[in-house]
Amino acid sequence: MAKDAKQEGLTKLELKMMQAVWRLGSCTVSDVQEQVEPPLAYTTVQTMLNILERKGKLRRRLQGKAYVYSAVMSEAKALGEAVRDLVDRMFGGSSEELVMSLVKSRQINRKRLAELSERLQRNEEER
Amino acid sequence: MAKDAKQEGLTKLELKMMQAVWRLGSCTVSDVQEQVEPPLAYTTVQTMLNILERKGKLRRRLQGKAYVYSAVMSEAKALGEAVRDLVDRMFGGSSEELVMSLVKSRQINRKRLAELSERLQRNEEER
DNA sequence: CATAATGTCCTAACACATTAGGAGTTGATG
DNA sequence: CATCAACTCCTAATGTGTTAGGACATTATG
Repeated sequence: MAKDAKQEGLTKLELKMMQAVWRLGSCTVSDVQEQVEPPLAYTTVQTMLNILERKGKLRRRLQGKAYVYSAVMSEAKALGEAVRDLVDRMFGGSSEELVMSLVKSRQINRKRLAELSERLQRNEEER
Repeated sequence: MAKDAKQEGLTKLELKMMQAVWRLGSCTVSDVQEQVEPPLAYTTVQTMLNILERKGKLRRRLQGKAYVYSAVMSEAKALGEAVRDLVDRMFGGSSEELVMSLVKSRQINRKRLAELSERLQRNEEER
Protein backbone atom coordinates (compact mmCIF):
# COMPACT_ATOMS: atom_id res chain seq x y z
CA MET A 1 0.00 0.00 0.00
CA ALA A 2 2.63 2.55 -0.88
CA LYS A 3 0.34 5.48 -1.55
CA ASP A 4 1.74 8.67 -0.14
CA ALA A 5 -0.09 10.96 -2.49
CA LYS A 6 -3.34 12.05 -0.97
CA GLN A 7 -5.45 12.85 -3.96
CA GLU A 8 -8.18 15.46 -3.84
CA GLY A 9 -7.83 19.13 -4.23
CA LEU A 10 -6.11 20.58 -7.24
CA THR A 11 -5.66 24.30 -7.06
CA LYS A 12 -6.67 26.54 -9.92
CA LEU A 13 -3.31 26.61 -11.62
CA GLU A 14 -2.57 22.98 -10.91
CA LEU A 15 -5.82 22.14 -12.64
CA LYS A 16 -4.87 24.16 -15.70
CA MET A 17 -1.58 22.33 -15.85
CA MET A 18 -3.28 18.96 -15.58
CA GLN A 19 -5.74 19.90 -18.29
CA ALA A 20 -2.88 20.81 -20.59
CA VAL A 21 -1.21 17.48 -19.91
CA TRP A 22 -4.45 15.57 -20.45
CA ARG A 23 -4.92 17.36 -23.75
CA LEU A 24 -1.35 16.75 -24.85
CA GLY A 25 -0.78 13.26 -23.56
CA SER A 26 2.97 12.92 -23.03
CA CYS A 27 4.58 16.33 -23.13
CA THR A 28 7.49 18.50 -22.12
CA VAL A 29 7.60 21.72 -20.16
CA SER A 30 7.69 23.70 -23.38
CA ASP A 31 4.64 21.92 -24.73
CA VAL A 32 2.67 22.86 -21.66
CA GLN A 33 4.02 26.38 -21.68
CA GLU A 34 2.68 26.92 -25.18
CA GLN A 35 -0.76 25.67 -24.19
CA VAL A 36 -1.25 27.51 -20.96
CA GLU A 37 -3.19 30.74 -20.74
CA PRO A 38 -2.25 33.36 -19.59
CA PRO A 39 1.42 32.94 -20.63
CA LEU A 40 3.80 31.89 -17.88
CA ALA A 41 7.57 31.78 -17.65
CA TYR A 42 9.19 28.50 -18.59
CA THR A 43 10.47 28.01 -15.07
CA THR A 44 7.06 28.65 -13.59
CA VAL A 45 5.55 25.88 -15.66
CA GLN A 46 8.46 23.67 -14.75
CA THR A 47 7.96 24.34 -11.06
CA MET A 48 4.27 23.54 -11.27
CA LEU A 49 4.86 20.31 -13.15
CA ASN A 50 7.48 19.25 -10.63
CA ILE A 51 5.13 20.02 -7.76
CA LEU A 52 2.47 17.93 -9.44
CA GLU A 53 4.97 15.13 -9.85
CA ARG A 54 5.88 15.35 -6.17
CA LYS A 55 2.19 15.14 -5.37
CA GLY A 56 1.82 12.02 -7.46
CA LYS A 57 -0.50 13.49 -10.09
CA LEU A 58 2.11 13.38 -12.85
CA ARG A 59 4.91 11.02 -13.65
CA ARG A 60 7.94 11.94 -15.73
CA ARG A 61 10.82 10.26 -17.43
CA LEU A 62 13.95 11.54 -19.07
CA GLN A 63 13.72 11.36 -22.83
CA GLY A 64 16.75 12.72 -24.64
CA LYS A 65 17.67 15.81 -22.70
CA ALA A 66 14.28 16.82 -21.43
CA TYR A 67 11.75 15.26 -19.13
CA VAL A 68 8.50 14.05 -20.58
CA TYR A 69 5.49 14.34 -18.29
CA SER A 70 2.29 12.36 -18.32
CA ALA A 71 -0.76 12.13 -16.13
CA VAL A 72 -1.00 9.36 -13.58
CA MET A 73 -4.78 9.50 -13.47
CA SER A 74 -7.14 9.75 -16.41
CA GLU A 75 -9.14 12.92 -16.77
CA ALA A 76 -12.37 10.98 -16.35
CA LYS A 77 -11.23 9.59 -13.03
CA ALA A 78 -10.06 12.98 -11.82
CA LEU A 79 -13.41 14.46 -12.76
CA GLY A 80 -15.16 11.74 -10.83
CA GLU A 81 -13.06 12.43 -7.78
CA ALA A 82 -13.61 16.16 -7.99
CA VAL A 83 -17.34 15.62 -8.12
CA ARG A 84 -17.25 13.20 -5.23
CA ASP A 85 -15.29 15.76 -3.24
CA LEU A 86 -17.86 18.45 -3.93
CA VAL A 87 -20.71 16.14 -3.06
CA ASP A 88 -19.07 15.18 0.21
CA ARG A 89 -18.16 18.67 1.23
CA MET A 90 -21.27 20.55 0.17
CA PHE A 91 -24.09 18.07 -0.34
CA GLY A 92 -23.63 15.84 2.66
CA GLY A 93 -22.56 13.00 0.41
CA SER A 94 -25.77 12.91 -1.59
CA SER A 95 -25.25 13.02 -5.33
CA GLU A 96 -29.00 13.31 -5.81
CA GLU A 97 -28.90 16.58 -3.94
CA LEU A 98 -26.29 17.74 -6.39
CA VAL A 99 -28.50 16.92 -9.35
CA MET A 100 -31.44 18.64 -7.70
CA SER A 101 -29.32 21.71 -7.11
CA LEU A 102 -28.43 21.69 -10.78
CA VAL A 103 -32.12 21.83 -11.62
CA LYS A 104 -33.08 24.28 -8.92
CA SER A 105 -30.39 26.72 -9.99
CA ARG A 106 -31.44 26.33 -13.61
CA GLN A 107 -28.15 24.96 -14.83
CA ILE A 108 -30.00 22.12 -16.45
CA ASN A 109 -33.68 21.95 -17.11
CA ARG A 110 -35.93 19.05 -16.30
CA LYS A 111 -36.48 18.09 -19.90
CA ARG A 112 -32.81 17.91 -20.79
CA LEU A 113 -32.17 15.91 -17.67
CA ALA A 114 -34.92 13.47 -18.56
CA GLU A 115 -33.54 13.07 -22.07
CA LEU A 116 -30.06 12.57 -20.77
CA SER A 117 -31.26 10.02 -18.27
CA GLU A 118 -33.14 8.12 -20.94
CA ARG A 119 -30.16 8.13 -23.22
CA LEU A 120 -28.02 6.70 -20.44
CA GLN A 121 -30.61 3.99 -19.77
CA ARG A 122 -30.53 2.92 -23.40
CA ASN A 123 -26.73 2.86 -23.28
CA GLU A 124 -26.92 0.43 -20.43
CA GLU A 125 -29.30 -1.92 -22.19
CA GLU A 126 -27.22 -2.24 -25.30
CA ARG A 127 -24.20 -3.39 -23.36
CA MET B 1 -23.38 48.46 -8.54
CA ALA B 2 -21.38 48.49 -5.36
CA LYS B 3 -20.31 44.86 -5.36
CA ASP B 4 -16.74 44.47 -4.26
CA ALA B 5 -17.07 40.93 -3.08
CA LYS B 6 -16.17 38.55 -5.85
CA GLN B 7 -18.10 35.49 -4.93
CA GLU B 8 -16.84 32.02 -5.83
CA GLY B 9 -14.38 29.99 -4.00
CA LEU B 10 -14.84 29.25 -0.34
CA THR B 11 -11.91 27.48 1.21
CA LYS B 12 -12.36 24.40 3.29
CA LEU B 13 -12.57 26.14 6.64
CA GLU B 14 -14.57 29.04 5.28
CA LEU B 15 -17.08 26.53 4.03
CA LYS B 16 -17.35 24.88 7.43
CA MET B 17 -17.97 28.27 8.99
CA MET B 18 -20.66 29.08 6.47
CA GLN B 19 -22.31 25.73 7.03
CA ALA B 20 -22.44 26.40 10.75
CA VAL B 21 -24.01 29.80 10.15
CA TRP B 22 -26.53 28.33 7.70
CA ARG B 23 -27.46 25.71 10.25
CA LEU B 24 -27.75 28.23 13.07
CA GLY B 25 -29.32 31.15 11.28
CA SER B 26 -28.30 34.24 13.25
CA CYS B 27 -25.47 33.40 15.59
CA THR B 28 -22.53 34.61 17.62
CA VAL B 29 -18.90 33.60 17.56
CA SER B 30 -19.50 31.26 20.50
CA ASP B 31 -22.42 29.58 18.76
CA VAL B 32 -20.25 28.80 15.79
CA GLN B 33 -17.36 27.73 17.95
CA GLU B 34 -19.53 25.10 19.61
CA GLN B 35 -20.67 23.73 16.28
CA VAL B 36 -17.40 23.54 14.47
CA GLU B 37 -15.38 20.36 14.27
CA PRO B 38 -12.53 19.97 15.09
CA PRO B 39 -12.56 22.46 18.00
CA LEU B 40 -10.99 25.83 17.30
CA ALA B 41 -9.97 28.69 19.56
CA TYR B 42 -12.56 31.40 20.04
CA THR B 43 -10.34 33.93 18.32
CA THR B 44 -9.79 31.66 15.36
CA VAL B 45 -13.49 31.39 14.76
CA GLN B 46 -13.81 35.12 15.24
CA THR B 47 -11.08 35.79 12.73
CA MET B 48 -12.71 33.53 10.17
CA LEU B 49 -16.12 35.10 10.60
CA ASN B 50 -14.62 38.56 10.24
CA ILE B 51 -12.80 37.53 7.10
CA LEU B 52 -16.05 36.18 5.71
CA GLU B 53 -17.73 39.44 6.55
CA ARG B 54 -14.98 41.36 4.80
CA LYS B 55 -15.53 39.14 1.78
CA GLY B 56 -19.23 39.86 1.80
CA LYS B 57 -20.40 36.33 2.59
CA LEU B 58 -21.63 37.24 6.07
CA ARG B 59 -23.18 40.33 7.56
CA ARG B 60 -23.10 41.17 11.22
CA ARG B 61 -24.71 43.57 13.62
CA LEU B 62 -24.05 44.46 17.23
CA GLN B 63 -26.64 42.96 19.51
CA GLY B 64 -26.06 43.67 23.18
CA LYS B 65 -22.34 43.29 23.63
CA ALA B 66 -21.62 40.71 20.97
CA TYR B 67 -21.91 40.66 17.20
CA VAL B 68 -24.55 38.49 15.61
CA TYR B 69 -23.61 37.04 12.23
CA SER B 70 -25.86 35.86 9.45
CA ALA B 71 -25.35 34.62 5.92
CA VAL B 72 -25.78 37.03 3.04
CA MET B 73 -26.52 34.26 0.57
CA SER B 74 -28.80 31.29 1.08
CA GLU B 75 -27.20 27.88 1.22
CA ALA B 76 -29.14 26.81 -1.86
CA LYS B 77 -27.74 29.70 -3.86
CA ALA B 78 -24.21 29.05 -2.65
CA LEU B 79 -24.56 25.40 -3.61
CA GLY B 80 -25.71 26.44 -7.06
CA GLU B 81 -22.71 28.72 -7.47
CA ALA B 82 -20.30 26.08 -6.27
CA VAL B 83 -21.67 23.65 -8.80
CA ARG B 84 -21.51 26.20 -11.57
CA ASP B 85 -17.91 26.89 -10.64
CA LEU B 86 -17.03 23.21 -10.84
CA VAL B 87 -18.85 22.82 -14.13
CA ASP B 88 -17.01 25.78 -15.62
CA ARG B 89 -13.59 24.82 -14.40
CA MET B 90 -13.69 21.08 -14.98
CA PHE B 91 -16.48 20.27 -17.40
CA GLY B 92 -16.06 23.02 -19.94
CA GLY B 93 -19.31 24.59 -18.81
CA SER B 94 -21.45 21.56 -19.59
CA SER B 95 -23.67 20.48 -16.72
CA GLU B 96 -24.68 17.41 -18.72
CA GLU B 97 -21.08 16.30 -18.67
CA LEU B 98 -21.18 16.59 -14.92
CA VAL B 99 -24.21 14.35 -14.69
CA MET B 100 -22.62 11.85 -17.02
CA SER B 101 -19.49 11.85 -14.90
CA LEU B 102 -21.67 11.10 -11.90
CA VAL B 103 -23.01 8.05 -13.67
CA LYS B 104 -19.72 6.95 -15.17
CA SER B 105 -18.00 7.11 -11.80
CA ARG B 106 -20.86 5.18 -10.22
CA GLN B 107 -21.84 7.89 -7.81
CA ILE B 108 -25.40 7.60 -9.00
CA ASN B 109 -26.84 4.74 -10.97
CA ARG B 110 -28.96 5.10 -14.05
CA LYS B 111 -32.10 3.90 -12.39
CA ARG B 112 -31.95 6.33 -9.49
CA LEU B 113 -31.21 9.12 -11.90
CA ALA B 114 -34.22 8.19 -14.00
CA GLU B 115 -36.45 8.11 -10.94
CA LEU B 116 -35.13 11.43 -9.74
CA SER B 117 -35.65 12.96 -13.14
CA GLU B 118 -39.19 11.67 -13.29
CA ARG B 119 -39.96 12.98 -9.84
CA LEU B 120 -38.69 16.39 -10.86
CA GLN B 121 -40.82 16.33 -13.99
CA ARG B 122 -43.92 15.63 -11.94
CA ASN B 123 -42.99 18.45 -9.58
CA GLU B 124 -42.92 20.81 -12.49
CA GLU B 125 -46.33 19.80 -13.75
CA GLU B 126 -48.11 20.29 -10.47
CA ARG B 127 -46.95 23.85 -10.14
C1' DC C 1 -14.39 48.88 44.03
C1' DA C 2 -11.43 44.82 42.53
C1' DT C 3 -11.65 41.14 39.64
C1' DA C 4 -13.41 37.66 36.69
C1' DA C 5 -15.85 36.70 32.45
C1' DT C 6 -16.86 37.65 27.87
C1' DG C 7 -16.13 39.88 23.89
C1' DT C 8 -13.48 42.92 20.29
C1' DC C 9 -9.49 44.24 17.64
C1' DC C 10 -4.80 43.87 16.15
C1' DT C 11 -0.97 41.21 15.10
C1' DA C 12 1.94 37.39 14.33
C1' DA C 13 3.46 32.92 12.86
C1' DC C 14 3.41 29.09 9.89
C1' DA C 15 1.98 26.63 5.66
C1' DC C 16 1.42 26.41 0.97
C1' DA C 17 0.23 28.41 -3.85
C1' DT C 18 2.05 31.17 -7.40
C1' DT C 19 5.59 33.37 -9.85
C1' DA C 20 10.03 33.60 -11.52
C1' DG C 21 15.29 34.46 -11.47
C1' DG C 22 19.96 32.60 -11.53
C1' DA C 23 23.60 29.05 -11.55
C1' DG C 24 25.00 25.03 -13.57
C1' DT C 25 24.92 20.97 -17.17
C1' DT C 26 24.95 19.13 -21.67
C1' DG C 27 24.68 18.68 -26.49
C1' DA C 28 24.99 21.19 -30.94
C1' DT C 29 27.53 24.62 -33.89
C1' DG C 30 30.81 27.96 -35.83
C1' DC D 1 37.46 24.35 -28.42
C1' DA D 2 34.42 28.38 -27.29
C1' DT D 3 29.89 29.56 -27.22
C1' DC D 4 24.92 29.24 -27.56
C1' DA D 5 20.55 27.15 -26.72
C1' DA D 6 17.77 24.20 -24.08
C1' DC D 7 17.10 22.28 -20.01
C1' DT D 8 17.48 21.17 -14.81
C1' DC D 9 17.73 22.29 -10.01
C1' DC D 10 17.66 25.44 -6.22
C1' DT D 11 16.02 29.40 -4.13
C1' DA D 12 13.38 33.34 -3.13
C1' DA D 13 9.60 36.68 -2.95
C1' DT D 14 4.82 37.63 -2.61
C1' DG D 15 0.07 36.50 -1.38
C1' DT D 16 -3.39 34.36 1.22
C1' DG D 17 -5.38 30.69 4.29
C1' DT D 18 -5.26 28.97 8.93
C1' DT D 19 -4.34 29.28 13.66
C1' DA D 20 -4.12 31.65 17.76
C1' DG D 21 -2.09 34.91 21.40
C1' DG D 22 -2.27 39.33 23.76
C1' DA D 23 -4.06 43.95 24.84
C1' DC D 24 -8.05 46.43 25.80
C1' DA D 25 -13.23 47.38 26.83
C1' DT D 26 -17.46 46.35 29.07
C1' DT D 27 -20.44 43.98 32.08
C1' DA D 28 -21.43 41.02 36.02
C1' DT D 29 -20.07 39.57 40.78
C1' DG D 30 -17.96 39.00 45.44
